[in-house]
Parts: sequence; C-alpha cells; structure tokens
Amino acid sequence: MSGAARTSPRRTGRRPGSGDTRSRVLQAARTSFGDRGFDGATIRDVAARAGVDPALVHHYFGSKQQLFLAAMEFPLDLPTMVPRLLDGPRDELGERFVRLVLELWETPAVRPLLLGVVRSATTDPVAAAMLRQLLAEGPFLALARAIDQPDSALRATLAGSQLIGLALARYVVAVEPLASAPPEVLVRALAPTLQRYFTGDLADTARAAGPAGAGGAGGAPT
Amino acid sequence: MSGAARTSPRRTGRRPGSGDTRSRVLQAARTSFGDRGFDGATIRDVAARAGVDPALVHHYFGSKQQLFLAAMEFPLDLPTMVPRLLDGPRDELGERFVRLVLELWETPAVRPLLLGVVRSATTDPVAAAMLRQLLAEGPFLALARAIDQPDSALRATLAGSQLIGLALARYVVAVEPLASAPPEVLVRALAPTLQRYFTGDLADTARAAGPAGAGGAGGAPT
DNA sequence: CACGGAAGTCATCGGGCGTAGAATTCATCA
DNA sequence: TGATGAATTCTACGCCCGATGACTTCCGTG
Repeated sequence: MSGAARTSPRRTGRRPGSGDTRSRVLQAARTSFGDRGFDGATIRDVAARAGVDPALVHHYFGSKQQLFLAAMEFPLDLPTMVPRLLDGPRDELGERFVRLVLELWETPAVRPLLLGVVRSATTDPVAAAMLRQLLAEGPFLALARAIDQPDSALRATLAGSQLIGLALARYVVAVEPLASAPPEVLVRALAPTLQRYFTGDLADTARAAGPAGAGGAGGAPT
Repeated sequence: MSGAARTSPRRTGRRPGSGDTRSRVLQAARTSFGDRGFDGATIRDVAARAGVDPALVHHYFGSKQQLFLAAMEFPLDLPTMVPRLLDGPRDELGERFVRLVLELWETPAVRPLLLGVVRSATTDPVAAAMLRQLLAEGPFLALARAIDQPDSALRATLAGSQLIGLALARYVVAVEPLASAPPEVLVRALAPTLQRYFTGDLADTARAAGPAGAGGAGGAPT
C-alpha cells in the first residue's frame, strides 16, 4: 500500500520517439490554424492532434507566433511560376492564372495553409501582413509588371481582390452554388475578369469603349 | 470613524441613467466587433468603451452571441434597394451596383457593421451563416433573378465573390494601392466585371466569343 | 407616499489560455 | 562504461474570459 514502486504510474520523460515528431506537430499546426485561424487555434489543440504534450510544441517553436510562421511558410516557387504563366498566348493569361490558383486551392497539402492565412488575416496583424504581401508584392505584382501596361500595382491588387474573394466565398464561407461548382466552370467564368484586370482598359465601363486613358486610374502609378 | 454613513464610498447601485445607455452599448459593440471580430472582441471591452459595467451588457443582451446579433442587424432596405438598382439602362447595372456597395462601405455608420460580419465570418459559424445568406440570398440573388438569364444563383455568388474580395482587400487587410484608390476609379474598374457576371455570357473566355451556352454552368441551375 | 420593477454595480466562479521550468528518459559517443 | 545533451512529460503560474447572482439605487405608477 505504501511502496507502489514497481507499478508506479510515473510515465514521465522521453518516450522512444518516432523521429518525425516535429513534422507531425507542424502538420497538426497547419490543420488547426486552417480550421480555426490564429486566434482560435490553441497550442493545446495542436499538441493533441499531434499526440504530443503541449510543452513539446513550445520546446520546438518557442511561441505561438513562431509556430504560426513556421507552419504557414509555404513552398511557392515564384521564380519558376511567373515565367510559366507568361509562357503562352497573352490573351489566355487570365485563364492560366485562374487555373493555377484553383489548382493550388484544390491541392490537399496546400489548402490548409491558404485557409490558415485567410482565416487569420482578418484579425491577426501578422497574418494580415502576410496576405497583404502576397497580394501586393507576390505573383500578382510580378505578373502585372511583366505586362506593358500602366497602373500595374493597381491591376495586381484588383486581380488579387477577385481571387481572394473567390477563395473566401468558395472555401471559407462555402457559399453555394459557388462552393460546389466544378473548377472548369469557374475558370471560364473568372478568366475574362482576370484578363481584363491585367491587360484591359481599366477606365472602360464596358458599354462605351471610349478613347483609352481618359481619366486614367488613380493610386500609385508604379 | 465607525458610522461613515454620510460619506460612505459605497457607490453601488443605479446611477441617474442618461437613458441612451443601451444604444451606447450597442454602438460600442459595433466598433468592438468591427475592430476585432467576434472571437477577438470581449464583453469587458465593449463595456469599457461604453463606460459601463460588464454585467450590464449581460443584463441587456443575455449573452455574447445575442449581443452580436443585435449589433450586426443592419438596416438594409432590400425591397426598395433592388428596384432602384434595376431602374435605368440595363447595361449600366454593374456600375450602379458597384457604386452602391462602395457607398455603403464608405458610410461611417455602416462600415463597422460590415467589418464586424466579415472579420467574424472567417472563424465564427453564426457570422459565416450571415455572410453566406447575404451573398447567396440577399440583394445579389434578387438582382440576378430579376434578369432573364440562366444560372442566376451562380451569377449572384460570382458577383458576391468579387465584391467581398474587394471589401477584404480594401477595408480589412488594406492592400495598397487598392485601399487608397478613389471610389470612382474602382467603379470604373469593377463595373464591367459585375456587368458581365449579371448579364454576360459566363462560358465566354473573352478571346473566343464562341456559341453561347456550350457547356453551360454547373451548380444549381437556378 | 408606498412599492415594484428596471437600471446599474460588485464580487466571484469555473475554465481555458500561453508560457515557463524542473524532472525524467532515451540515444550517442568518447 | 559513463557522461552529455536532446526529446518528452508533468506541474503550475498568472492572466483574461463569459457568465451568474446578490445587492443597491432610481423611477414611474397607484
């Protein structure tokens, strides 16, 4: 009754770790941040999903913020992405771009990442900065710059607004029938919009294709 | 020393209320939810902004959820809004719609409300349902239905995706130069997009205006 | 003037959070 | 073999949250 030395339930200390613990934690963090956003996710939940003690998460990543940064750092290879988008008929550029973005969102390994950034960006300043940079300095701007048109910065953010809106409506809020529409339908529906934002006349109100450039477009002329 | 009846610092109980306390709490809730979203906002913060005890907020609204519902219930008069949008040249409909939405966002009394819904919708299910309903059953659908075109539900959500994306990029994340662009520039830039989503050919990929309807559009056919 | 209900405050409970540090076990290498 | 450091767990601190209930003060009504 007093000793209980042999069957002591003291199960502390290191267990024969499987070795991939750190990446399991990272993966758990991605899905947790993706499901709940930065504020909603908790270190305890991440640890539970990874089958690990919460303190271990801290041991590896230091703080919740650093865990978020480590988990959301996605492998977008821009230097090879942009040339591939520019390769092909210029008037199919919008179509190629929409298709690429949709493919990214439909990729199971990538979606939680994007979800995490979008879900967090509405309340967390760090995540907001990440999204801001993605839309204003990422592939959107690179693409807009590669095209010989004025107002490339404005064009990039216009394209970004349409695609982030699509993502929000389709993947975050799940508005029907947008959420269930086949990707190819969306490509056909969105391609002309993107095409126009990148290469079209922004002052054209569609009904009267008047002389281009009249009034121009405000914002930073880049 | 013992009595202290007259100058007793016991300042509890009701104060000669100014009468508009309840609406002050509501207003504080709007700005708090608008700034931080549902999860980020706290009843204590709302009470502090209203200069009131936190328990009073409960006394009035019961729970945080009910407070949110009461604060976000905005006065959008759809029955008079939709006819006004339909009144005028049909090929300027996109332009009128963009202008109306921008005016709403630029109205100081309305912006915190919209901000609150958008900021909360990415993580809170109730807010997500509100946004879903706004995009799929609100003015967007009413407008799309009023136009004699197939796939009105899909058209409505496409228009919604562009405008919610604009809101997210311009007002929530503040992507430049989109955030500082004059409204009129955005009207000109976005009007053709909305016009096409409502009245155009969704299967048209812009470069080849082939026979309409080929392939149609998926999702619910209404 | 009595009184009941509304307005308002206070104190507190129970719970979840991020973070920290000590303790323990395992693997490796001199 | 002995020691050293990394991997892992336990325990706990301090904080803030939403919610509750008792209490006090004011006001309108009869």
